[in-house]
Amino acid sequence: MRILRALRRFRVADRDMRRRMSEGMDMNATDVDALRFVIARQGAGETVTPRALATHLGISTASTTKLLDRLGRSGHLRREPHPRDRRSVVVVATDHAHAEVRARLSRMHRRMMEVAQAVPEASRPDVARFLEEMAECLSAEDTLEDAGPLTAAPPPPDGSDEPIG
Amino acid sequence: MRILRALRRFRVADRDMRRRMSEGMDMNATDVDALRFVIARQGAGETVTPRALATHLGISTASTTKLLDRLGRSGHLRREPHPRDRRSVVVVATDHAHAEVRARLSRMHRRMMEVAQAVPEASRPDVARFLEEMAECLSAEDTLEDAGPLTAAPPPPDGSDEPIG
DNA sequence: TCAATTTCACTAGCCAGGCTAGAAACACCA
DNA sequence: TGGTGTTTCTAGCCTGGCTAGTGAAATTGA
Repeated sequence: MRILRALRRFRVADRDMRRRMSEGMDMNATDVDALRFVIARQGAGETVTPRALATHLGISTASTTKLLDRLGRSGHLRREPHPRDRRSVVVVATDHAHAEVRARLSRMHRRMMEVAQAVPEASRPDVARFLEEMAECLSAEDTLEDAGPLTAAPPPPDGSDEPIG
Repeated sequence: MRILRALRRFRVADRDMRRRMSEGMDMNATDVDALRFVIARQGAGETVTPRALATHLGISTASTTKLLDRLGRSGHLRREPHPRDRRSVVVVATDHAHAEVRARLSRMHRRMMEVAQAVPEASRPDVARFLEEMAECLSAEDTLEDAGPLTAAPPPPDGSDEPIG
């Protein structure tokens, strides 16, 4: 099935892109993700707290503190006092961070827009629905937390279903 | 643009799925990826060496040795002598690993197949092409290794382009 | 044929980047 | 006002990467 093969390729490309980016900016993948998150939210006019960042990244707030220290030291992020909650903090991206991320991603985003717009009008709903339903597949609770007994489960089918990769 | 929003959702869902899976199998994400890789290749009738695994995962062979030790100890992978190269090794997944991964992913894969097949015949080439071109976008050398001067680049545009996230 | 080079997995030891536990400051509610 | 929950941060641990270097086997080329 060509569609599933293409999807797999996309996922690999996505992973590689993250790797290249974290390599090229020499910071780790989490920090890059954090930076992109802050910039995106900021662009949407929202503010970002350390807690929100921790939630998005799926790491603890303690780790987030360290992350903010790192990205502060490197001049990408800055802590500012939270306007309403004096316990909290607002995280903002520096101009330098904006510029750097922009330099690396703006062309890519432009191209992605073009690719999306190149999809024939008639197929667009199908493309969107396909992606939404795929996301649904991945979100579904198939990835059961407890896999049950599983002992002496049926032996591997030895072949056939390649799509596991 | 609905398509790009759907794409973003898919990427998030993918990330979350990996997290849940590594959480649920309590091993780290790399180990899960390794397991899936070995099983997929094995399913395709190929053999996997530590080096191939290292390349796929983007880690060093030294780290891969440790990884194989871990997954050996947990009973998921096994080293076997390489038939042709006596320096090397063939990595195989145990029945237990097959069963466990199967239990967690087979339903998901079945659903993904269904979703793919549910795409109207007429739109399929467009869906596939969209994904392929998106993969191309991510692969392209936009993610420049050296971002150039960048000093005092234009200030953040303050708004508009949300898709960075 | 056999010496030099390359490639393989592995060992030893380092360090970044996660984690948990706990503390201080503050918000919020009865 | 007092109690409770929430916020970030500090201190210290541990996993899972890394580099450097080893011995054995494959490969190359004179």
